[in-house]
Amino acid sequence: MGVTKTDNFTEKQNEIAQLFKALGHPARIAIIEFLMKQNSCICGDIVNEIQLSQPTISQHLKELKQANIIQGTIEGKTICYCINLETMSKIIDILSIYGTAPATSCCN
Amino acid sequence: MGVTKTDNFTEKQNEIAQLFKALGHPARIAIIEFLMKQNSCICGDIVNEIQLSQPTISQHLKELKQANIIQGTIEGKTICYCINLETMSKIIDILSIYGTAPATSCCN
DNA sequence: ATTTAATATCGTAATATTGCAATATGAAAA
DNA sequence: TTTTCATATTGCAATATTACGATATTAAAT
Repeated sequence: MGVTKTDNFTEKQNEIAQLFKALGHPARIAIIEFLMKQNSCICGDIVNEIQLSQPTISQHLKELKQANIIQGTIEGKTICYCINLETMSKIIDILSIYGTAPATSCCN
Repeated sequence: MGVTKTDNFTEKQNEIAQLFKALGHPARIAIIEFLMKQNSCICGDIVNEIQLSQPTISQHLKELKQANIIQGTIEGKTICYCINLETMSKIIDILSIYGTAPATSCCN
């Protein structure tokens, strides 16, 4: 029903899914890649870089912020967005566990 | 509009986003965790394990299969699903790059 | 105090996702 | 070959997401 039955799952499962969901849009991947490219994160120019309207970018930034994947620092008129490396390594840790082969498997 | 403007992004960005999107649902995380737990992947029992209907589980399995995150082997009447470790390490590789700190950053 | 510039929020339309009942399919068992 | 069991597909209702124009907010600059 478009409704996710979060009650059926553990808090951790929901949390992990939320993180991946936040990464599950090309615009947000593009934003992260852009933030990576800038060695100092001159922000806002994201709108110029990515071919989407300002409100749309703002919405995507909000989602990344809510997932704690990026963080924003107000610098006068502009806002400086950066990747939150702590969250990133958290995701990597989770995936590393999933990427570990079980002893035996029927698909080998 | 619920429509993703895939044309604005590179093929790679779209591909990466698709992978994360597939992981972005707690039921699919639960499925992966279940497949991990079984050292031999006795499948189908996923329906018994997770409190969702058989068609719903089947749908989630399909999405994981399409993203190449799991693979299924037909074994007579049943189907054996396993995690595709190749895809998993591919995702980890991608994330590792994103998780690398830039030289300087405004949020330090 | 006004203006300007950067970003956020609101409202809304279009499309996507989630979930399930009903039904189909396909293979082994009887 | 009929039944049975495991899984897939279809159709549909409810909700979520994506996108953007219009508008609000906020802080520096004038």
